[in-house]
Amino acid sequence: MEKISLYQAPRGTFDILPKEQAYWRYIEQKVVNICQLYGYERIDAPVFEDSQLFSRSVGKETDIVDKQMYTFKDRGGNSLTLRPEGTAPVCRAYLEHGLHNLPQPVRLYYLAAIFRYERPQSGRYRQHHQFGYEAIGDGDPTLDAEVIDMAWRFFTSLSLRHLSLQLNSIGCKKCRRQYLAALKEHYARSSKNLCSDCKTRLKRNPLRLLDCKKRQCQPIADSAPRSTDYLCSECEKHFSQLKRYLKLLKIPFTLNHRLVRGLDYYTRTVFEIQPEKATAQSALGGGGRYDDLIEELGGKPTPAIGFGAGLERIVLNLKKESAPIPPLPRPQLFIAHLGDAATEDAVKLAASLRKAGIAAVIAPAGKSLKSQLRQANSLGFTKAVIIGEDEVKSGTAIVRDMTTSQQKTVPLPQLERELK
RNA sequence: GUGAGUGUCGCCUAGAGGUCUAAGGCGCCAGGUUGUGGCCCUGGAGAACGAGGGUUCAAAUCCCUCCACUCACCCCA
Repeated sequence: MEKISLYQAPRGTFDILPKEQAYWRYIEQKVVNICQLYGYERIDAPVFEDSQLFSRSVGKETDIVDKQMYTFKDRGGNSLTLRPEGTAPVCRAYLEHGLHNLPQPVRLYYLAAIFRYERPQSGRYRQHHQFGYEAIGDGDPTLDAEVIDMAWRFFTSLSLRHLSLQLNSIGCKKCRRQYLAALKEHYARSSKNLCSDCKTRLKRNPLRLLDCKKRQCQPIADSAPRSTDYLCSECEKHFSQLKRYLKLLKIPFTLNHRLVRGLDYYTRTVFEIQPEKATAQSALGGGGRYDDLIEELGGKPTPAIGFGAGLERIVLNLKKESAPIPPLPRPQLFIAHLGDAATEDAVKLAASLRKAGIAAVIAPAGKSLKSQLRQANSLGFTKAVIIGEDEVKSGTAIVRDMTTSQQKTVPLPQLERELK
């Protein structure tokens, strides 16, 4: 006999088994609550999109576009990509359906699988799940504050502790130019001491120089000019108002001039929420303003801001903090039956109970009563209905309370009332 | 893409050249008198030891290759 090796979930993917589901349902329920609380409405975009949507929006020089996209050609020859992030599809939908005709800003949220081709490790997968939300069509800092407040409230409502909010402003198209020039100049002076990655960053994507973690680059990054010192007067005003609102809301934030975020479309406000003892890939969520993106995708100039969080990392942290998770509801009633006639009655009974809205599970047929009750017990049922030969004859059933071991015989017509 | 570690029944683990036709715990299945669970007891099913190749009289145990998983770097959620 040949033994074929079993299939495994593809690298970087995983199954969410029933015993894990409580975490996911819990988080999703918190997502729905928070979004409802702030007036965000759900949107679901397709899993794949035109490849160019991402290369145009996320940025050619980003890792995501450069090496992490799951791209394929369909039979019609179109290049499609499994979405590597959530914002671009939402913007596409906003434009495609003319959502700019709604009162602005439009507040949308999503809960979606995200795909990135990377080497998996703790808290990092090739298919992972994000929840995110976007407020499109308003550039006012009140919206920045709202989006950050909402993220903060979301995490605290999950009772996750020890989080920090990192905040920065990277300016707009205009003022960033001067900043980048200063940054490049600073780095060029010490270019010989840079790591090889930073040498290419200097040419291709200078902002990213700041989040290099190589020891040799730290002093250079620390002493680098700060984007907040180069903000134009409008960006400066925007940022200081945001900080004012955050103080008003009593949201503790840490200014982090090295926070730049990985995607090219960000402008002005960027922020990230991390566990206190943050490591390289421990960020729970992040976001920022992207005032130019809608226009770059072919719309009218439209300011917007959004946030995204990784569900796997939330689960990871909930486990780490052994947070209490509400259990998922399960049927409490188990129907045991002994003998062919009883089995028939059990099948009918189960159907009529369910019709009345009572969840019930029927025991596997042809097993001893002992075995059936053993199963009821190990599956945690609190109540069992037992039908045997005698009960069939007398048109009754035994109702057994599995926690107290009390039981009584009930005529079938009264059973439903007894169980409610 | 780079580096390190790991790979024995569903899960956890023992085992370090012959005692292994692989052991234990959990879980699963069945039984412990007549139609009744949870504790206990008994029994059972279940792995040719990731795959392939070598060394050896002899390999789960040594060597090589591959694969998978984990962790780290890069970067992000």
